[in-house]
Amino acid sequence: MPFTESATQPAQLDQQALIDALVRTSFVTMAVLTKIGAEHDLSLTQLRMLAILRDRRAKMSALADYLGLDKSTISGLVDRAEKRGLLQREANPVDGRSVEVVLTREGTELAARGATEIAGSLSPMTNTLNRAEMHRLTTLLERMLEHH
Amino acid sequence: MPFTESATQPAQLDQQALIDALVRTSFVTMAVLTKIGAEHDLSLTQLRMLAILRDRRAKMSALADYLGLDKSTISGLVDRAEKRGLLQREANPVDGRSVEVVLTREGTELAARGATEIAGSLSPMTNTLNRAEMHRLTTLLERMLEHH
DNA sequence: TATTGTTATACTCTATAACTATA
DNA sequence: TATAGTTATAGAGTATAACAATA
Repeated sequence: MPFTESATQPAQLDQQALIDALVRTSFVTMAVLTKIGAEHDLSLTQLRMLAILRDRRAKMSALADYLGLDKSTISGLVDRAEKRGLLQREANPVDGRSVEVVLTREGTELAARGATEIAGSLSPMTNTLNRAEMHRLTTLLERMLEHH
Repeated sequence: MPFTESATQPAQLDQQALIDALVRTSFVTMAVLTKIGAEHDLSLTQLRMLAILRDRRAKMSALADYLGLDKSTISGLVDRAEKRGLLQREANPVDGRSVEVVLTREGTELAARGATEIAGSLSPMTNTLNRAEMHRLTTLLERMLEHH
């Protein structure tokens, strides 16, 4: 499924091949994340939200920014996760309009388990490379991410 | 947002770093695809479906396999895309149960435009690498994809 | 007035279960 | 009986618009 295929200039062939590899890799990776999420009744978005909240409490508006979603969407996501006991809304004593979201113990545990399982599911792929190759690949990806 | 972070054995640090880079790269890539899809009122799934059908006609069941979705989901996706004039259902003369899906001219054009735009949107990222680096990165990604 | 969230609404995506038609 | 699709249904994810409360 060559998602992309259009540029056929001499110098652009390498770039085109890279983009195809990038897109295919991304679909494989997202499929792994989606599957692990599903095993815990979490959508990809819920999984991302837990990952964000693992490091820090966040305001509703900050979650909307991080996830690139409308604030009304966040209300629904947080509603459902809160109903499951994965997180809690907390009032901000300084600003009465603001609502902060914090993981519960259960949410923290689930996020940790998810992270472990993701690493486990991707490792068969990453382990096809030796350490030097892993290093090179990581460096190249990070270089690209910086310039994004 | 370190999606993954759990293994801290000496040899696993490189792998962990790679997995993080892989996941972050995937989210960036999927965000680009989602955005370009949205600009054409296409969900990521619809965009993938068009990409698949760009190369070949496909049975409903084949689409379900490619996309990893239930056949009932495919019925809905095809319904909506057909209503928009992007594709058509066609009867299979050999097997009366089977339904084949083919892009219309409009669907083909949209798929081509999408591919071009995806390449254009990802190129600022990929262009931060020189040709040799692109080559190396592509090779490493493809190596991993083979073993998936 | 501007900002932060919630709610009402509508549509897409998704799966499960029950169904129809064909093999 | 088994297979290929469709339909009915239900729930999650999403955005827009209107709203309430606070600043």
